[in-house]
Amino acid sequence: MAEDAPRRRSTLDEVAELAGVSRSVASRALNNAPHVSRAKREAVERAVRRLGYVPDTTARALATRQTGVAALVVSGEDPSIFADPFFAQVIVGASGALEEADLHLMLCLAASDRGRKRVEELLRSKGADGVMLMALREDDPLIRTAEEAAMPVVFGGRPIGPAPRWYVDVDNVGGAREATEYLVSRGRTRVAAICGRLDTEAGRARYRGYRDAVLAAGLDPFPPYEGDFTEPSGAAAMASLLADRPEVDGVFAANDNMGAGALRTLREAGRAVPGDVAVVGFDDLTVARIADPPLTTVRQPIQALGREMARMLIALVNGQDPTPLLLPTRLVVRASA
Amino acid sequence: MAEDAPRRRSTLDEVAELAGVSRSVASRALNNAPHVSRAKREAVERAVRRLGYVPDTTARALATRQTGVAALVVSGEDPSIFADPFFAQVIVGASGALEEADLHLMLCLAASDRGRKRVEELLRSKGADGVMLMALREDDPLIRTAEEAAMPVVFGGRPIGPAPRWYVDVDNVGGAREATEYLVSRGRTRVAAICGRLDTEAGRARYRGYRDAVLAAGLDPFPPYEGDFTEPSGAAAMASLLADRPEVDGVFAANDNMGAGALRTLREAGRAVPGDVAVVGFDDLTVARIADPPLTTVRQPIQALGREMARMLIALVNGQDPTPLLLPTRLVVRASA
DNA sequence: CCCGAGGCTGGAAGCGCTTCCAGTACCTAC
DNA sequence: GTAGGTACTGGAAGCGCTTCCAGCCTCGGG
Repeated sequence: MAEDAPRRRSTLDEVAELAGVSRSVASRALNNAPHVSRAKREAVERAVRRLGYVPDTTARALATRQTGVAALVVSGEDPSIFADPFFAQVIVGASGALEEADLHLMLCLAASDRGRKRVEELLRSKGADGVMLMALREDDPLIRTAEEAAMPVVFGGRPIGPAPRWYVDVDNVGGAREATEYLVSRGRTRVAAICGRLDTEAGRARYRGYRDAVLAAGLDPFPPYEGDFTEPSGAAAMASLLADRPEVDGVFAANDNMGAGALRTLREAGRAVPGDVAVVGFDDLTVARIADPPLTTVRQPIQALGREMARMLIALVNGQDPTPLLLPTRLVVRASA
Repeated sequence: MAEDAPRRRSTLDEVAELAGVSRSVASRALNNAPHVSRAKREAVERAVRRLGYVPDTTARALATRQTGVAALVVSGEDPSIFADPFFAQVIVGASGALEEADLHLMLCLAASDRGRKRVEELLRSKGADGVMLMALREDDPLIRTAEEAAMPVVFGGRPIGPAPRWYVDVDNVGGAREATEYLVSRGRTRVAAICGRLDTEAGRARYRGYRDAVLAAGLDPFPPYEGDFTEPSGAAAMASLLADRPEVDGVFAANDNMGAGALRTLREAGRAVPGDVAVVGFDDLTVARIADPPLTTVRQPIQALGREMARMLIALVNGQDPTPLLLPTRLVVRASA
């Protein structure tokens, strides 16, 4: 490699020698552990400064059996799932919490076969101290792998099936119910749902919440119009919805992207929003505010989701046994409903 | 920790013993290096399967002096910069390329002081094989740190000041010029720029491109109306622009977020787009398509940016000396101009 | 004045893997 | 029958750090 400075990195031995102490003492001083006299501690500090010494992460990891790394795995069948700004928010939250515990964040997009295989290896190779798992689909092979992992695993959003031992999730059912109730309370009587992928728990739970609310109001639920959480899929779902049931006057979209897509289709179809059709989204990401009209939506605390996942993982790494968390949602009313 | 299986992970020694070979042979077999007879190679493979052996990443890293990790550092003064979907696309691109080289991606948000300090440590602690640096501002302390790093560094987007040795950038000047020329070619004569932060090279370069084009057309450039690449900042910049120079009939926004913000302000001010004011953005992210009207914009190949950064880094790690790259942009015409 | 209790100290044994090198065994060519 | 390969093999020395532990010194109390 085109390196210029052939300057070798200094080692703890050199620090110890320069400070006139043994390596053990130098090590203890560095980690400010007890059993080091004030004088030697200072001598070591001086030597560290003079040499510009920085401990070798790898060597330390080998000796302590701790990598100082937490992995965030985003599953899905296609890397573009990660383009959803949702994940960026999760990362901001997680990153902050990990920073406090001095852990680094490793990001794994387990979208390709290759990617999934590498995650599997990671989970078994002690390459991280723990893992956060997100966006798992039904029968995702990672679920099994996680059970056999050599490290703690926290789920972000429950997968379909039996709830894992440690997870942080959002109250999807409650949020969807609230959104739908709101539509009903504004006099809408033909309320449909554009739901997310039904092979994800979030997709199902939000449809369930919608359905509960519609039934509770004594109305007839629409069948699910399924999208994949992207804007075009929302537009397409809205189009078939409009074709099947032109009388629709309210739409609950399972996320803002699809809500924005629905808005676009409605605009193109000449339907006024909220005049003819009221629309509610889910997430409260930037797109909800940018949409025209701005989208009434269910805000979920996405950064908090990331933060709590990280905190839960940290607790596990520290040998504690935290309890699963369900984060609340809140309806944010804007112009679209 | 609440672990159930006290099953210790098996080591290479155990594999070797079970296979009836020495540890050296087992190691060679594992890495399919030469000098292992067919018979022993198979014996080792069998033992690996029986034990469910997976090599310890850390130990391997210590022995080989390679971590198998590439870091992506996103600078900025506030973690929310990462919320820009731009970075998600970079990550998708980089992740794919790293996957091919079997490197893991470590993501560092160097936004807080703490975060920056950790990045500095990372760069000096041999915690990764190389680093990709993005979103540096003027006089960002990371620039210096990078120069002294113990590993290869690739810049994503040049920082302000002398160009680094290895970088991948997008032709910001050319893209901005093309956008502005397009506005002029549509008959706009009072064309302004809502520019990004002028303490970033991208912000400056795009303003430069705008200015060049306006001057070349024999028109008067507007002073920069500065935003910070977010939607609200674009809306605010548009508002002051409108207040200062109500005669404006064309706007080049330095990214789509700000373009969307401008659109919102114009709508609220009752100006028709593109009738009264034409708007062009930059990036071509989802928001450009969602905006109303859909935003004419300069598409930059963001995933390719990530991919090429990763490839360049891989080349460096492999001891090659790649050359910097400038990626082209392309105008995408939609309804807003 | 002696003894035990602390407080420090540094030698040494790892952590689990790679890799150099000195062999050993077995052939082929002379 | 011997020299000189070729093809493996495994012992041993690391990689740079943490940590156990036996030993030393010092000091106060009896």
